[in-house]
Amino acid sequence: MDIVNLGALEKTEANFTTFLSDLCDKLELDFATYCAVNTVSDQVIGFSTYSDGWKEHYGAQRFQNTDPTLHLPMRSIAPVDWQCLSGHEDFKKVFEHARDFNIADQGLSIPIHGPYGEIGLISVTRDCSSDTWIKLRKNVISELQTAAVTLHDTVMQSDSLGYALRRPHLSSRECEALQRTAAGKSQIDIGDILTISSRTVEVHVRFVRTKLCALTTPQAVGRAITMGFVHPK
Amino acid sequence: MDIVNLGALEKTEANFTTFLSDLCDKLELDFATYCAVNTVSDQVIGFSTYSDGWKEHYGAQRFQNTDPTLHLPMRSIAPVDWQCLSGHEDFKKVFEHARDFNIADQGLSIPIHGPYGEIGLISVTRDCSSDTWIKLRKNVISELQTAAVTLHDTVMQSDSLGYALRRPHLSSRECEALQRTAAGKSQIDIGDILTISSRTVEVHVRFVRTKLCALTTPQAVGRAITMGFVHPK
DNA sequence: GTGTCCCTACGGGATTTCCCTAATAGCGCT
DNA sequence: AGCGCTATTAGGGAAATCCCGTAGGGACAC
Repeated sequence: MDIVNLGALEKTEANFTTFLSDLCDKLELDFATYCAVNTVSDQVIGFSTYSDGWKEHYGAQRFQNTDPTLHLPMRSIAPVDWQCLSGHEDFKKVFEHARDFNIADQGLSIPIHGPYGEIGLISVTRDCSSDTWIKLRKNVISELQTAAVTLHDTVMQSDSLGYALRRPHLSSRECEALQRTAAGKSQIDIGDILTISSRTVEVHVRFVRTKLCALTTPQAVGRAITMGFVHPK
Repeated sequence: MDIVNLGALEKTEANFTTFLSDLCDKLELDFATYCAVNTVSDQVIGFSTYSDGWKEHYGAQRFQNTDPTLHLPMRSIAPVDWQCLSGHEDFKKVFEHARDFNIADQGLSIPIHGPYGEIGLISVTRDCSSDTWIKLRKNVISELQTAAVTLHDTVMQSDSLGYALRRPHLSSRECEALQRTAAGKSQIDIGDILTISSRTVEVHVRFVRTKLCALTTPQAVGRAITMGFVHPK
C-alpha cells in the first residue's frame, strides 16, 4: 500500500493503526507509535503498534509524564535519535521496563509542529545492531518524515477522533477586537482604530472570553492563538 | 554532495545558497528558495537561487507582503502545491511579473514549523508540462521534506545569520507568574497561590512585558506562547 | 411575523491592572 | 571590600478593565 495515500482512507483509529503497521512492514521496523498533543486542553491522542500489555503497563506506570522520547523531541525541529537520550535517567527507567516487552531502547522520534501550536510525534523502534540501525535510519528517514507529515495532517483534519476542544465560532468583529488585543492595543485604542466606542470593543472582548471559556482576556488571547483565530505580534 | 550532511558546513548564507543550488541540480528543479519568519519581530530571513534581477524586482514590488506562495503554506502542515493557489488574484499578479524572469507558476512550498512559533519555508519551482511535474513532485517530495527540516534546523541553530529576536531570558518567577496568567488567574489569585503579594506578581508581569517588548499583558502572553515560555490552558 | 444572531452603545460602579517608586539579597567581577 | 547586575519583594494612586444590566436596528432563517 502506498503510505502517502492516506487521505483516501476512512479516518478512524483502526485505520491509523493499520497505517502504522504497514509502515513497519515496509520499512522493516519493529514498532511505530503516533501521538498528538493539543496544548490547550493538554489532551493527548495516540495510537501505536505496541502490544496491549505494554500500552497498559506504560499507562499504569505513568510513563507518558516522564518519557523523554515524548517530551524532548517535541522541543525539536529535526528528528531525534534515541541515542541522544540514552544518558537520561528517565529514559533508562522506561526502557528497563520496556525490555520485558521485547522493546529495544533504539529508535527515532520525528516531531511535526502544526501552525497553531499543536504537535504530532511519530516514534519508531527497531531491535538490531548499531551498524544495521544506522544504515536503516539513513534509508527510511525521508519516507518517515513524509509519513509523519501526512499522518499528522490527516489526524488534524479528522472529526471521527473527536479531537480536543471544538473550535467555537467567533464573529469578524470579535476576531478583529481580539487580534488587536493580542497586538498590544488597549480597548480605548481599538475603539479609536475601528471608529467605534470602547464600550463596544469591551462587549466584543467579553463575548470572546465567553465563547473560548476563558476567565480573563490574556487567557482568551492564549487560546485564540492556538486555535488559529489570531496571531501573536 | 549528500544534502543531509548540512551540519558539517560552515553556516553562512553563501553555503545555504550553495545548498539550494545543489538541491536544484540533484532534483532537477529550476529554482529553490528558503525563508524563515520570526512571528514576534516579523523579521524574515531568506535566500534563494533566483536571479538578482528577480530578487530586486520582487522586493521593489513588495510582493513579500502579498505573495500567497509565502503566506498560505505557512498556515499548513503539509506541503502545498501551487496548483491550489492558482485561482488567487495575488498569485496571478506575482507570476505575471515572474514570467518576465523565466519563472514558471508551477511549484511547491514546504512549511516547517518550529517549536517556538518560528516558521521555515522551502519553495521550489520547475517549468515543465503538468504530467512531468506530477511525476517529478512525487519523486522528490520526501527528499525535499527532509531537506527542508534539515535546512530549517540548521538555520535556527545558526548565529552567523544574526537571527531575529534572541530568545530573552525569563526568571523562574516570571515564567510562573506568566504561566498562571495564561491559565486565567488574576494577579491577586496568583499572589495567593504563590503566597506572595499581588504587587510582587505585578512586578514580575511587568518585567515579562518589558523583556518580550509587549505593551500589554495579553500581548505578552501571546508572545510567550510562541516562544515556548508558557502553554495556553 | 417571529426568533435568533450580530453589531452597536451606554450607565454605574467594582475590581483589577498599571505606573511610579523603593528596598533587600545573592552572585560575579574587579 | 565594593560595585554592578539580576531576582525578588512590596505600597500609593491613577487608569483601565470588567461585571451586570439594558436596549435598538439590521440581516437572516423559518
